[in-house]
Amino acid sequence: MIQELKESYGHLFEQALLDEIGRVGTFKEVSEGFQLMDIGQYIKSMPLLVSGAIKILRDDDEGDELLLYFLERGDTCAMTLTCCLGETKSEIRAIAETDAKLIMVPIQKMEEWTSKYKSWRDFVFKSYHGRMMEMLDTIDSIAFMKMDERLVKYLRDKAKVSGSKTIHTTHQDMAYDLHTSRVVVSRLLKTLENQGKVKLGRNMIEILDLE
Amino acid sequence: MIQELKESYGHLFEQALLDEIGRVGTFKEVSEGFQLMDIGQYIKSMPLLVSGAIKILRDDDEGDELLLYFLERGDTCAMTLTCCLGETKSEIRAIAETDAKLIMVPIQKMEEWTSKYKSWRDFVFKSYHGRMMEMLDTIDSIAFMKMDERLVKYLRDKAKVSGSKTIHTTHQDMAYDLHTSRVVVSRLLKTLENQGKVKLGRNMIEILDLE
DNA sequence: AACTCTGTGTAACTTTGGTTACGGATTTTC
DNA sequence: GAAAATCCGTAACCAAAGTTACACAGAGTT
Repeated sequence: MIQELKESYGHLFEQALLDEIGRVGTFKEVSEGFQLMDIGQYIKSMPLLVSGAIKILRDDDEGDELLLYFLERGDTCAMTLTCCLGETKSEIRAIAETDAKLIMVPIQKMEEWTSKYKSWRDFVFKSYHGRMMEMLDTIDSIAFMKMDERLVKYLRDKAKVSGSKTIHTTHQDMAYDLHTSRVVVSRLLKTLENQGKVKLGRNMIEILDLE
Repeated sequence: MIQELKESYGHLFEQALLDEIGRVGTFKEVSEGFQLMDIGQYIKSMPLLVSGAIKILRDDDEGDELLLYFLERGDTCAMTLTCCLGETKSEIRAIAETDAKLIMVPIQKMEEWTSKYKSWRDFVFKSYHGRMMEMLDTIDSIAFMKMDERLVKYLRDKAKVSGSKTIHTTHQDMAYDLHTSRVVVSRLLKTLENQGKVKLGRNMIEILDLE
């Protein structure tokens, strides 16, 4: 664990903090599709993402759902951060997008480290800022972009976090993430294929050229 | 200024911090419609809202715009907070929704106070959390709600921050905030009037019953 | 091979909301 | 008080995307 910690967070945290994380943190390995957090669930520990990607979703009470953003290596869940003050429940759902490795830190340490380590404070603020920007980006997408553009952005993001030009998923699952219907996704994908931008297969989309 | 500061923030901050704010902060009074912050502008000081309301808008490059949320007494701009690390430009636009009083604090103090005062840290974290929740709320609105519901929510929010059942604005301005067209707003408002939920006038909407 | 299940392609239709256009009402300006 | 500007109501039309329905293909099961 120390090894992984250093690789992902060594440049961010001072040695004393790295040591503390090593002492109190627990290592966790999850496979693709694992649900790390559900809406309404209480948060007892804070994840530091070491490898892989996590997708963060928003659901409403009628089963509607929407992808907010992906977390990648070096990221943490900003929602968790607020839970040191006030025993808040989670407002989001988190699913492992790929196999992932995390270090879980008990939230009791949060308050302590925030006053003790400047590097931790900076990290927390930077996380907030980053997530804030992701949220703005999401708002831009759903408010200003049409579905075809959103789909292209989605494909690009998904390719980026998986590190592959070939995406393995179904049209239905994409429809859930984009909060639209399967038919619409199939329709728009077919258009992209006719434009030579992607190649479609069963459970598979190969990105050829999304400029 | 000390008086106003105590009223709005006295229960949050310890005396020493209140004193410091009193020393380095400057008092600012703006009238309705005043633009406090534009996109791309650099941020030199941090506002603590003492009275009135501020509306926070997102614009894209094509002149599209969307209301994100309102700030009220005791709130601060979470976007500003991140600017102590990295000289970031503003990603949002802020307009005084009503006449408002603010205390402006130079951002250099941010870092200092964050390590010095626990109450300040808590305030900053709580602000982040609050704004995060507002953003989620905005996302819920534009992703899951239809325009008629969004309009009703908008009217309610606007009535709340102004503290009046009568809203003074034009259909066009509402259309900007909701990122739709004037015709659509007029159409939906007329429906609400026919349902006996509002009463319409020139530059005026009186809320009768939005349940 | 026959059957089932899941994923995809496509057509037809509906709904929501965006656009254009124009007329009337009220307010502001000169 | 005439002219100009602003605001609102409404109709007609259009485009995007959501819905329903069904056919077919491939993968897995028996």
